[in-house]
Amino acid sequence: MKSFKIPRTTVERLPIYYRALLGMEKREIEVISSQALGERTGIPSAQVRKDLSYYGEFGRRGVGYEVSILRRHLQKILGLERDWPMVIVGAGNLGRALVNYQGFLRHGLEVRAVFDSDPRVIGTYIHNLRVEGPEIMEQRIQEEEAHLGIIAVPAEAAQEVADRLITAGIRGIWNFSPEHLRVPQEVILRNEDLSVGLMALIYHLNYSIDRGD
Amino acid sequence: MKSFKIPRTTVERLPIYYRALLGMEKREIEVISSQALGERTGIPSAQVRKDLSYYGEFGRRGVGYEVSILRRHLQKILGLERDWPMVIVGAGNLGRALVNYQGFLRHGLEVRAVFDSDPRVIGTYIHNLRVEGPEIMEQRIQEEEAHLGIIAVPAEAAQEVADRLITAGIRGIWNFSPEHLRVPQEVILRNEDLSVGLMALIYHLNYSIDRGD
DNA sequence: TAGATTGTTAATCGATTAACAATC
DNA sequence: TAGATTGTTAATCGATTAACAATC
Repeated sequence: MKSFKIPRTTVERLPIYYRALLGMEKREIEVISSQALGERTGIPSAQVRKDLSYYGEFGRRGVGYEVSILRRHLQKILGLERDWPMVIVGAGNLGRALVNYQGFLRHGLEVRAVFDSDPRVIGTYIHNLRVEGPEIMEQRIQEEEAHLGIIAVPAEAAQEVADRLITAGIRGIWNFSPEHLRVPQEVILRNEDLSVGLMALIYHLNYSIDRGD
Repeated sequence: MKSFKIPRTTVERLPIYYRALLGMEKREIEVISSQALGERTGIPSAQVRKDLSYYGEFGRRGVGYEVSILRRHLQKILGLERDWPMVIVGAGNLGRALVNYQGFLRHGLEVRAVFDSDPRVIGTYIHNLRVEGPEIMEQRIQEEEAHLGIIAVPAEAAQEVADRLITAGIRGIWNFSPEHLRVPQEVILRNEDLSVGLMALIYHLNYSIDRGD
């Protein structure tokens, strides 16, 4: 099961299937075809089958996939059976929004600590979490056994924050700053600079409007 | 200039170059090679040259690219010379964060209206913007001549919001909900469900830790 | 002229899609 | 058995990378 090379595009689609299946489970749909799952997610059915086939044979020919079984397989494949304690650095607008982000709790993910360097922000509460000062970051990361760090600080501070997170034991970084971070190869880095997404959208919008359609 | 087919991956990288160039301009770097721009962005130099070549010849052989000239070209290519008035639907944590998102203003982008259906939220202020009720969405979109709508509502409400935005004249949708939206083909849709990103990160983190590296 | 770096071609690599035998 | 749908192969399509002639 899964030791040969899996396309990174496939990995990006697994969460989409997983979410769709959670929704179907809630609505008590028991069996679903690759075609129907594809329609619900906007992914062609051949792609759905191929993606799943990298991890095993989860369906029954002539029938389809049993929703709850497939959902549990994906939960395991995605690593969502473990807890993933997280810390957030930066309690600005975005950092605060992420602390309370419903998408986390729904998947059993929890923010355990939030740090900020601004003395006016330290000591305030977000939800029921106290914003802490940067000097205790290392200690708190170890206490919480956090492996995952979210960077929501300005570009200028991002590399230094990344370095400190990694030294403190963080293994995966979700980087919302626009800075290109240098990290050791064993650290998993994901960039989520929102303005990149917006600019790409505007690019398409601009040409669409120019074309007059 | 640009009528044949440009890879979508290229379009995703243009904002990254643009941001990097803005930073260099600020630091008064005048000329940059594809190699140096690549190092600053984590993109191979051959890729940088190829991406730019789809839009014209912006460099000088043996010399490199003049930072301010290339930056202006990218600004135009990305459509950032126009104003793009935006509206946000959903004044929850994420919606509020996006209203104040520094990444917008820095690129001349402005949120002109925010809507929410919760009567306890309507009338409150985010920054200096009053949260308005959904019944005046259509009118306000037309007043502001907004072409771009941001959806930051729960999954259940997302499709209905999208339909109303489109009817009111919105041409591009930035969808932060996990819902797969059905939109007419002339509408530009970009999905930015953050939990997808997080789950993909956890997938890699999980296997990285299993491998013990 | 010598050294540097672009713009572009061609080769390589990777992902998607179509099609169908297997099988429920 | 007839109809449906998977899992997988092979063909197609698209993106990246290497290499180098053009040229500053």
